[in-house]
Amino acid sequence: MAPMNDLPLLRRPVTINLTQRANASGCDECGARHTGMCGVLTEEDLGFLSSVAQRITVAAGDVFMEEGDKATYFFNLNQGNVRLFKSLPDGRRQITGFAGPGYFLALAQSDKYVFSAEAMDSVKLCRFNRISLMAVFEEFPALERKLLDAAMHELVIAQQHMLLLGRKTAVERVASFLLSWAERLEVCGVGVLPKPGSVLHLPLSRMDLADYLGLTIETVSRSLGQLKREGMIDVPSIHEIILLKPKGLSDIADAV
Amino acid sequence: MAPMNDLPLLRRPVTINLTQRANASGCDECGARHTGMCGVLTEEDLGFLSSVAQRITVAAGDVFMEEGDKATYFFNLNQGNVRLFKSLPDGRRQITGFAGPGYFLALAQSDKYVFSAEAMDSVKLCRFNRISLMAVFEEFPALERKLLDAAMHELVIAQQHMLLLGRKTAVERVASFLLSWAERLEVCGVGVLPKPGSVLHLPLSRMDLADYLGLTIETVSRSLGQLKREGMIDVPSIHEIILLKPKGLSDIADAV
DNA sequence: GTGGTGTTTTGATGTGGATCAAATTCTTTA
DNA sequence: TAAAGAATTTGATCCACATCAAAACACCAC
Repeated sequence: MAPMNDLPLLRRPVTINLTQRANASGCDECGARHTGMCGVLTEEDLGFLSSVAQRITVAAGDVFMEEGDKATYFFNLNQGNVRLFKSLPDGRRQITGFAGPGYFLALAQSDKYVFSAEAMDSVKLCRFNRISLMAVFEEFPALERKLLDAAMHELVIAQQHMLLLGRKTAVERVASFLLSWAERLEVCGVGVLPKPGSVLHLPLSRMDLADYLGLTIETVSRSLGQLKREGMIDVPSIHEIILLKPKGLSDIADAV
Repeated sequence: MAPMNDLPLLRRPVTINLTQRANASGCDECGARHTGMCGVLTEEDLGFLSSVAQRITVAAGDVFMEEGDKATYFFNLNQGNVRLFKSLPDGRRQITGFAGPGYFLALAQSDKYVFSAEAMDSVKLCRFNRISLMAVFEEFPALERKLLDAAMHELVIAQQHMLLLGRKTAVERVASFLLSWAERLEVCGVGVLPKPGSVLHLPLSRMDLADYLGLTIETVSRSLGQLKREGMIDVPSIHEIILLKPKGLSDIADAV
């Protein structure tokens, strides 16, 4: 390892007191202990992170982070699901993604939040003061590395979604979504087709779906209807979809 | 600073020989010496990076990085401009962004490129073997930090673009684009309106514009025409646009 | 169960932007 | 400087998806 003074001094001075080790109380029973940020920390190191965290519960429907507001806090999701979105003044909304346990929120380096976050169900999260958290990052490069990985993964997803929004038809969008949702639920591996007959649990409303896919609820409904008529899927209940022909869906999604 | 053995061992072993210091020959006259990755390195440290770089020139129109190909190389742009895009088998194309000097290419952690890159003019770049570069990153955390900043900034742009592609009308898209291009050219600060009368140099074809905005060339042309008729812009030549009413454009772009 | 409310589906119609086509303007080459 | 070719604009028509409207269904509370 090269001596430290060989390194350019981008890293800012550490401001937290390293002797104040809190134990990671509350982390043991946390659903996100072994995912995301926390997953890369040892039991001991987690104490630091835990010591600057406030554990918060947010009710379904609450917008706990609003685009344009001062970015005082960062968040790490422990339980529940969240929609991330941007809006136009006249109410048009684009959901840019969904986030679940282990997801770290507010990767933006601006001093304002650049998107909003709304709880889809009852959400438990750790809230961090931005400044304190920055200091923790200085101390644990593993966190920063993890953040980089996460950001790069987000970018890949975002690029896929730009292709979808800019160039795909309604049915192609819905087919693409179903397959990506299967991946998210780990019904299948990344880039691997789910088995025929796989059941998908969809806790989203048609409105969410529409705002994510850049469509209206009517078009989403009709597209699902078309895929059903074509024998690609079955829709036993509103929040459940069975993928009858994943290969067919994939061909539609990728316009093969 | 906490002792090193307090740190979790995410960082992989360093494989480059640190005594092999090449001087950063060729970097002095490089247009990107003080931007992007290179900007965060000292003259001395740059030698490392330089020693694992191959300097390449790519002709206009060359696709030097293709979606789906094995991600053998990473690239850092020194001169010229590049379009980044994803395509569907039937030829539909979505440009996900444009990149200029200082831009680091291939932030993806997959073993395959997830998008393509095509030179818009004569492009000079540094090509890095992926493995070697990873090793350099281990050694210089400043690079990783810079990469994180870049990735987060990209994400913000990507989210804005998703809103544009999913929810904005044709004229709103074009207006949004003109303002974002003004920022890119540093005609104005980030989030600041350009002065009325600011001249924009647009080295893009209408096709590029269309594929970036999720429209057809005809609609781009008509939208520019509409903005012209409304007195928002003037178009003295195909590749030049004068922003007559930046505030008006901004109101259109953000649907105010 | 029943009634009420909100969500989803289905149907009828409208429209923004796509497509097709031709005219115009830029660019290149000789 | 003219002619050929490419890119852009403009015009006419079409269609995928939006919008408007009503019916069907799901989810409550009581």
